[in-house]
Amino acid sequence: MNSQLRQQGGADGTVGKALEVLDQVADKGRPVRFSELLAETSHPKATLYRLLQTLTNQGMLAYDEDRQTYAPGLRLVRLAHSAWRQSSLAPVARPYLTALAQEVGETIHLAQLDRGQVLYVDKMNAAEPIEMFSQAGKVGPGYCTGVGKAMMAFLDAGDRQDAINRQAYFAHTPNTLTTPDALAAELDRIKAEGVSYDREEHEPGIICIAAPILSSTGRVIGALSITTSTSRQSFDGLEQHRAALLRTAQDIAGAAESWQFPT
Amino acid sequence: MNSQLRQQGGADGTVGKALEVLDQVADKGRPVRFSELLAETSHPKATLYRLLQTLTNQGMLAYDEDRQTYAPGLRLVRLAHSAWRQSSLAPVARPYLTALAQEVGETIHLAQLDRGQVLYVDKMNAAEPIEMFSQAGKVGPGYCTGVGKAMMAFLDAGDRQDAINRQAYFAHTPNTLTTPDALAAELDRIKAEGVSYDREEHEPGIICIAAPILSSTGRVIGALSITTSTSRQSFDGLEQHRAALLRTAQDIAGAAESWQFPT
DNA sequence: TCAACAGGTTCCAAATAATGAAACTAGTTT
DNA sequence: AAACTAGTTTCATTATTTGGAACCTGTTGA
Repeated sequence: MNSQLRQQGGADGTVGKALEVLDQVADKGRPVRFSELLAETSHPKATLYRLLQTLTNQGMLAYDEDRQTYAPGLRLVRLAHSAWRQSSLAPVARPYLTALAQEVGETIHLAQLDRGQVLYVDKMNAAEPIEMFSQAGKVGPGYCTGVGKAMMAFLDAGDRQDAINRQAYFAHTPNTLTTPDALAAELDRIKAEGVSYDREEHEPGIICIAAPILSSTGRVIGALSITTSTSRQSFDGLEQHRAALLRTAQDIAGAAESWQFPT
Repeated sequence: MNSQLRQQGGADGTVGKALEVLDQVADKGRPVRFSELLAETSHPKATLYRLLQTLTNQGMLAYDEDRQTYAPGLRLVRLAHSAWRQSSLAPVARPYLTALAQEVGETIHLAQLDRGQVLYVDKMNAAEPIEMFSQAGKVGPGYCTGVGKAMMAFLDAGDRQDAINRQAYFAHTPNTLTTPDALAAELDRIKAEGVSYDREEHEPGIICIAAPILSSTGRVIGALSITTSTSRQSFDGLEQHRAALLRTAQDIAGAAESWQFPT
């Protein structure tokens, strides 16, 4: 998981390095020891040590004294709350998602693009109650999800290429697109058609139809998908929801654009 | 560095300053312009400018070109997801909260203490479906909420005093405790009794009973509350749930302690 | 009992990055 | 067209970060 090309442009200064370490801890997905981080980083011992100290005493990391491990800290949760509320997409889209979920009776995902990856910012299920952070904040691959492809398709040339380059192209299923060229061709098709599909490209048995949410200037704000499983619905069944999906995407775009924070 | 005493130990280095700016943006609760931030900060123009640039291009802030405003960025949402999942409390407590909510038919809050403030990490409502980030990640005052007082009461002397000093003591209602001394006395009572109450100290009409979640060594992990309104329930009604509340708090403590990440 | 070791912490001179006053640009108002 | 506002860039100065090495501290093994 390391050694390959740096995700985002080289760390800017000390802050960049600190955040890189923060990501490293977060990506582990479980509490980590100092030595474990040291083994994976290019920083010398003392440097890593001090970065961890700084982050810890800033509350960005939490140090468990008993187990001697680092984990992402509570301050992040507080900050994310603020980020979510202020985002001009998720809170605004809420009521539309609820309505769409009830109308089509399937699971709805709302996502945004973050460095070529899909970040789910909300989820609505007609039946079960939703799960909190356990769903929102989750990241997924861009190249093999409906929402990912929908968003990439409508990026402008430079950003699109950038996003294409960032993908991992792991063959999750036999249907996964595994080359930049195949993906680029698919994106062209999607842009022409206006919606994208996940044809069991990420998980066997899971299919979806997705549409981008575009600002009035054509900028990609996010994407919306209706997900189901092959056992519940056929592809044609999903196709039936196309109009509702596109309408909702437009409604959300409109609402997000005209929305202003109370002064 | 500037007039008033630094919130948390002086900003450590550049990273501290950057995170301070990040907090500043987040605390605004709405997108902010450069000049607005400049007016409130002690940093010179150029410095603030570069901090914002760094944070933005790290994805910690999002810059809206059209409106020329900064808001907390998506990377935070991703990181917080990780923080929430890894926290040894919230994900573990989930099933217990659900059970308790159904048993008592009232709203349950799960909180942790973050620098003397209450950070809600989960919420369960027997009736309505829960809200996502709009609830989890929210912060509240420590001195006038049931969960806040429950947690502070069981801190060790040093941390307790520290927490007492951090409170704002704003009189939200006639019942709010507005002096450190009054709070300290209340905390002693709570520690002796094992549960705390919010007697409309934060919001008129809202009452709750809360209990701390303590590790086997007595360290405060978090707190749990059953909240209701005076129109729905009397105080005696809440008192009836005391046993269930304490049992659940203990169950969660046990589960959190014995829980280990899969190796 | 002692030596070797591993994980973690501290030191300090050298290298590097942050600083901030001032100059500059672009857009608005008088 | 001059004055003003908001944002951006420059560059010599200054302060912070760096990282090799020494130093703890608890553990292992002989």
